[in-house]
Amino acid sequence: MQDDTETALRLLHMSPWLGPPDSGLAERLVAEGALTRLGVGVWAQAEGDEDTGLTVVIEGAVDLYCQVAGDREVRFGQAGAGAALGQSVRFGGGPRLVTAVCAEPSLLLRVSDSGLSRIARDRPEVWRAVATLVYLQLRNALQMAAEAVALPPRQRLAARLLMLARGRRPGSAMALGQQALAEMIGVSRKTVNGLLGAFQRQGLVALSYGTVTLLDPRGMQRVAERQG
Amino acid sequence: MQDDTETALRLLHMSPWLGPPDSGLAERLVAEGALTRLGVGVWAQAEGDEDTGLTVVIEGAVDLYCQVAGDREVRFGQAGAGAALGQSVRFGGGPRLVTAVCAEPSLLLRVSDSGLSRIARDRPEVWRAVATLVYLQLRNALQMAAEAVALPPRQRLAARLLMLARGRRPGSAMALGQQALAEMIGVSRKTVNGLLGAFQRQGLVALSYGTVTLLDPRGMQRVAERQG
DNA sequence: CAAGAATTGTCACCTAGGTTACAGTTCGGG
DNA sequence: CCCGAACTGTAACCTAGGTGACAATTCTTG
Repeated sequence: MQDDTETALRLLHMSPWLGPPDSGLAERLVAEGALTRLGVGVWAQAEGDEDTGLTVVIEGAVDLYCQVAGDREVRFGQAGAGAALGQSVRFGGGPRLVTAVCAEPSLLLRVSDSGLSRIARDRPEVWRAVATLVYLQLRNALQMAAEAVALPPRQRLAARLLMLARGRRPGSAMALGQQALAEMIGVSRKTVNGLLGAFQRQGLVALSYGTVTLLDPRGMQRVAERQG
Repeated sequence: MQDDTETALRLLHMSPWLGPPDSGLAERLVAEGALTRLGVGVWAQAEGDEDTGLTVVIEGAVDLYCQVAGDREVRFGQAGAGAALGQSVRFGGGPRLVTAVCAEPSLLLRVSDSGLSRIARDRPEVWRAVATLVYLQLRNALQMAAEAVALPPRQRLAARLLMLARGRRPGSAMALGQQALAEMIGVSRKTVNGLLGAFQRQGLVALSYGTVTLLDPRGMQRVAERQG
């Protein structure tokens, strides 16, 4: 537990959205927030109402789902350690923006909206940090949207693997089945299967049961950019 | 000019991200910002560095472009009146997140980062407003990404037309060519042509040279949701 | 008002990828 | 240790949609 706290602080201190490490905001977030360890398949947010707030992935990874076209729910991404879900900023109801489900055993830090408000009482710049954080997420989301409409499957898969691998230790395995990847980039599993096989033969990735490991980011980058 | 100021204030007062109209934040934004009228095809952001900040579309609409896969630039959306581009939150370089080009003659309000900081000196909650704004954009971006990967062309087009029409006066024409729509949803113009023709025959939209008008939002919603 | 640019409607051809299905493999829990 | 669930590899078939091209129309700008 003490260990978890230190892990969380270490990670927050490296987070670009939180400003300089000596600002003390990281400590306040950990103080006001709750650290939780969750197993694979567990909802990262409870269902309650006051559950809006900030959730930071300290260790592990969570699958991200999003509502679309009425009632379908599609898996559109995965957030690894260091990522944060801006469940923040209370709104007039409306369904949850994203649903997060642990894809690996994970350590999460949750700070409720009221916790943020408490921090803001003497550290109003916490909202600036949140704005920055959400802005980073926005960048990612836009990237995904643009790639989805502009890139053909091969480049789309390459670009997505790169995005998923960012923020992870290089060479670490990602818990990603082919079905999951297929849903995320909007192609069939068959196609993903073929493309991953090709990537593997080129030495770009290593595959094993339910996981992908990015071996050669530079090469993958070339694949993502080549119009051929 | 005086008129423009009032238009801007009226619009800001209706903006959900800015909090209650009597907070005075709208007035501060207009005071610190600059109102500009721009013609079709004009870059909405100048190239300078201090140009990061907030840009609010008061009247008209801007096309949104996003960098992808190295150097390609894809048009991925259009922002109408009331939308705001969170060019805010200064970062360590990196290319501009989105490029905005006027699709119609537009009136824009620009507030620089330093302007925001000045406001924040006595109204720190302005950052909370910005966080909320960026969060709204995030919701849209996620929506787009999810639709792009999960919906087949017909529903994708329907969903996108709905999104584009939100925040506009019902029944007003949108400056959107078929080529533009095709790029935004990631299909060929031929396909868009066919689908729009079908929508028109169903009375869902009206078409004319370079514009689309959404006539029946409810019906379009049904199209977007029907899995058939 | 006339030349030119942008937009639309529509061909014919064709292939990348969807669909469905099934067998082999790996994993986790009882 | 074994069974069922989840994952992977692959095949046959097929069609939605991409490509490229062209004429007709509508704006626009000099």
